[in-house]
Amino acid sequence: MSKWFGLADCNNFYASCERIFNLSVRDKPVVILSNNDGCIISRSQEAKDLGVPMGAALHTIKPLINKHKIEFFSSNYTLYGDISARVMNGLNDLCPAVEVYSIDEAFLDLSIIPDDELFEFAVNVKKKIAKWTKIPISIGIAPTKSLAKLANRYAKKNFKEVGVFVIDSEEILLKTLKETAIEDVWGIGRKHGKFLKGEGVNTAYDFTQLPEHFVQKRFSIVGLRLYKELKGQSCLNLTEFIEKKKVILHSRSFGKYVQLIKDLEEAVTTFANKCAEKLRLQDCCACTVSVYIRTNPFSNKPQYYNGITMNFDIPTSSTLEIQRKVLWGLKQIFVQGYDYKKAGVSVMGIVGKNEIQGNLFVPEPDINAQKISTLMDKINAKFGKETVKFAIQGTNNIWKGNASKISPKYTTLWKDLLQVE
DNA sequence: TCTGGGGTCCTAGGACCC
DNA sequence: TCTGGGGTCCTAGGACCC
Repeated sequence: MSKWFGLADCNNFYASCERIFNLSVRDKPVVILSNNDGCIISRSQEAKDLGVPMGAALHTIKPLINKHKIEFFSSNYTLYGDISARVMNGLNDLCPAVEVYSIDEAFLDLSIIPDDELFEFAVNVKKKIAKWTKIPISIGIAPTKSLAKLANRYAKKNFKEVGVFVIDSEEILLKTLKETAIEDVWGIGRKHGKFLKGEGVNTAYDFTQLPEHFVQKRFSIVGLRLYKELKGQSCLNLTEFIEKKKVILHSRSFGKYVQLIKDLEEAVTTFANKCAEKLRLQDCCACTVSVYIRTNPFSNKPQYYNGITMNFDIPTSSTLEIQRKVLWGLKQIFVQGYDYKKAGVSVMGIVGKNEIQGNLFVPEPDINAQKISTLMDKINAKFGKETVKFAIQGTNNIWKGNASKISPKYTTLWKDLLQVE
């Protein structure tokens, strides 16, 4: 039996999500904006065709937006997360094994599908997902994960209508490798791409012709794995179970410049709260917590960046304990006189709740603090985010950004349900 | 005026041990 | 000028991903 990997990828995912319920933008160019409505993070095909670049700051392409009447939305992750779960559920129903790789992508193990039925199988999956969720997907199939990625890209580029491409012969493999630019290969980023082009390596095929020892020396084991995968030797397996996060972080750019420590305290305690919630959600505790603050690197004003990492005596997931550390840390790194633009909190050294070893030399963890956290989780799960929060998180939150054009949470909030008249 | 957020993995180098 | 060797653990930084 031959090994077959599929890669299912939602086309222009965020833009496609906005189109499910908002019929008025179905045939219009659409872009989605990042936090603070700062830059472009997703584009519909029409917007791509009009030349809207990925990652561009909104203000730099305002003329293009106005000229072509491009619709833009603030990002609505509640909606995208829910639609993503529906797509993944669909794939799970249809495919033998699924690895959810990102919010809009999943690897599939299709080894049990007979070789000559792969194409038809994928076409059917694509049709069903479109019918069930209204999200268009593309599927690439090949003997390795890296090649499935390549096949997916090739399908989107050359077989847009069908949206499926299978690399199932040496001939097709060589043709696809030769037609794929080196910078479009999964795992080759900006730096590596630039270097390789300087070496005369312009396509995926050129890369596979390099001497193995050179690849290993220059790109380490990661590059070597990619090299082998592109030659058809599978090195990356499908991982079906969801692994626990090793780092959890929460950070935001501010909507306005912030100068006072009081406002930074509101922000970082809110971020600490989010990290603690995520920890509890995966039944884990953290050994260390970091907090950082920074000015705006794009401005000409005086710059400041600093962060601090702190250890807990006993790993914790208590919001109160994490907040205390973060507030203490903030006091150490805060310097008055700067315009702060961003702050973040991260927790690391994450261990399962049941793997924690006590420490003879420190007092037992504060049971009440843990109870408070658990209770807050319950209330917030039932009545919505931040129904209860800590006083230090504040209420005016001048640091919070704008999301001036956010769409309704059609699928997760009763009051936002689509009304049909 | 306005420039995202959340992750992973690998390597090099320092601290420390015997 | 010479100033061990081998090992582990930790952290910072760089590269990549969506």
